[in-house]
Amino acid sequence: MPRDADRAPTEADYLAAYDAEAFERPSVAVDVALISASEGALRVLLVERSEHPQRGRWALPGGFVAPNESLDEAAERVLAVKARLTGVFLEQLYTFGDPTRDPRTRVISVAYYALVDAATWDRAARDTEKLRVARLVVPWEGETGGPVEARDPDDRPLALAFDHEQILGMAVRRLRGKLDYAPIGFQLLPPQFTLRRLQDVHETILGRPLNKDSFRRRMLASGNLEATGEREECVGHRPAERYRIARRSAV
Amino acid sequence: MPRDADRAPTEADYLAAYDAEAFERPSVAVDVALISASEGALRVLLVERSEHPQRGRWALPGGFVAPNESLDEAAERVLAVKARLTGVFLEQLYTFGDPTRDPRTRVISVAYYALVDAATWDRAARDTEKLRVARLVVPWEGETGGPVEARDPDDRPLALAFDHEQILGMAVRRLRGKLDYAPIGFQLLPPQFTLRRLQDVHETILGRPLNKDSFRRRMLASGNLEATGEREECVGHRPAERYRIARRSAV
DNA sequence: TGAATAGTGTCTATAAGACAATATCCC
DNA sequence: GGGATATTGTCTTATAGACACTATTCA
Repeated sequence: MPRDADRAPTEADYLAAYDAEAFERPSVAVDVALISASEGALRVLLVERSEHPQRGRWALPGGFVAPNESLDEAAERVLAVKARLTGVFLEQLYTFGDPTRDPRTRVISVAYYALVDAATWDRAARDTEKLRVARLVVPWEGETGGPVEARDPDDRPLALAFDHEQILGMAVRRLRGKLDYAPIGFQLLPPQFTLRRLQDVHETILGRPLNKDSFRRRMLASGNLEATGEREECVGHRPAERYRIARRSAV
Repeated sequence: MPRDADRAPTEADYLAAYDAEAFERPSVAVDVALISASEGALRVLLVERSEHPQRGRWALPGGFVAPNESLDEAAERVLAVKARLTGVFLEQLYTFGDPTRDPRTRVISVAYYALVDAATWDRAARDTEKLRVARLVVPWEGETGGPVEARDPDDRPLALAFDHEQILGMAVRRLRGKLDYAPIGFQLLPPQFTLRRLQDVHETILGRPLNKDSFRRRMLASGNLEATGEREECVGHRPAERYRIARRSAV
C-alpha cells in the first residue's frame, strides 16, 4: 500500500471539489437482489429487459429513487411492485457508480439484497415471460468475490444486464461473510424449520458441507433459536423437532 | 420479521416505478471519514463549514461526484484536495439517502472511510481554523452501533453537521467488524511497526484490552506479517522486532 | 544493577470435528 | 422388524486466555 502524501492539488481540483453543485446530476436507482435457496442452490429473481439498452438481457428488479423517499423505501417499493412482496428482510449492499455502467446516462445504483423463503417465493414470483427465478452458480470459493452466473431451469446461462453480475457477486460474498455472525440463515426459511433445513441453507450459501454436530451446537448455543415442541410428520424416519427464531434474538 | 406477501401494488406504484426517469435528480456526494489512531483513541479529520446550512458545524470532508468520475475516484479526489493525501487505504462504507438529511436539496451521500498512520496524518492535516483532527468517543460496546461523538483537543464536543455522526458511527462499527478477519490494522501504522504498536491499534479500534499472548500468536499465524530483522532503538527496555506487511498477504 | 518491556513455554478452558450409540417415526 | 434420520454422549484436536519465566536494552 503506497502512501504518497503531499501531491499538490491543482486549481482544477479545487474547482471540481467546490463547484460540484453546478455539475449535471446523475440519476440514482436502487437494484434489489431478491434471493432464496432451494434444492441446494441460491436463487434470484430476474426481469427481462423489454427496452433498450440491453434489451433481452436479464436484470435485477430496480427503479429510480423518488424525490421524497429514502433509499430503503425505494428498495421496499421495488420489491412491492415487481415481486409483490412486503416485510421481507432487506439490507443495503453496495453502491455502484462507474460512469459507464449504463450507456444511456450516468446512473448510480444503490444495490440491496433481500431474503425470502422458497414458499413465499413461489407465491410471489412464478416463472413468466418477463420474470424468472434463476439459479446462481458461484465460480469461486469462500469470500474470494467476483461475478456469479445466473442459469435458467434448463441450466442455460442467462445474459445479465449492466453490471448486475457484479452486484450478485457482491451479494453472495456479503451473505457468506455475514452468515457466521448475523442471524440471516432463518430469513431463507419458513417461520418454522428443522435444524437440518437450516444447515442445508447454510451449506447452500457457503457452497461447502458443514459438520452436523458442530452446526447443531453452535445454533442452539447462539440463543437465536427456540424449540416449538412440534415435530415433523410423515417423513419416513424419526421426525425432527421444529424451531423458530427466538423472540429475544441472541443475548 | 413479518412476511406479508401479496399486497396489490396500486397504479400509482407502477407509475412511480416506471416513470422515475422523469423525476428530479438528486445530487450525489461522497463524504470521507479519514481515520487514524493515536494515544489510545481514534481520530478523524473534520472541516468547519463556512457556509449555510449548518454553518459553524463540523463536517467530514466531502464533495459532489463529477459527471465522468467513479465514486472511488470522487473519494480519492476529496482526499487529495482536502487532506493532500493520495494512495491511502480507502473503502466504500454505506450510502445515506434520507430525503431530509440536507436541508438545501436532496443530497445522497456515498460515505467512504480511509485509514492513515498518525505520522502521515501530522504532515497532511495540521490543526487549523478550518481543519481539525478530532478525537472519537464511542458510547457503545462491541458492534452495537449508533452515533459517536467527536471531541476537540480540550475534550469539548464538536457539533457535527448533517448526519455525519451516524456516518462516523457506521465507520467505527465497520472497522470493529472487519478487524478480526481483514488486514486493516496495519493501515493505521507506519510501514514498519512492532507487535505492541499493532496491538495498541487493535485495542483502540475495539475499545477493549486484548490478551497479549493470544494476539501475538494470531498475528504471526495469520501470515500477514513479515519480520524485518530490525529492532527498535533507544527505548529504555528490550527493543522489539519490527514487522511489515507480508508481500503475499495471507495464504 | 535495576527498570521496563520483549519474547517463550506451559497449563487450562473452550469450541470444533469425528465417531459411536441410542431414539423415534413410517413403511 | 427394517430403513432412515434425529438426538445424545464421548473422545480428540485446535485455539484462546492465563500465568510464569527468561531475554535484552538503556539509565
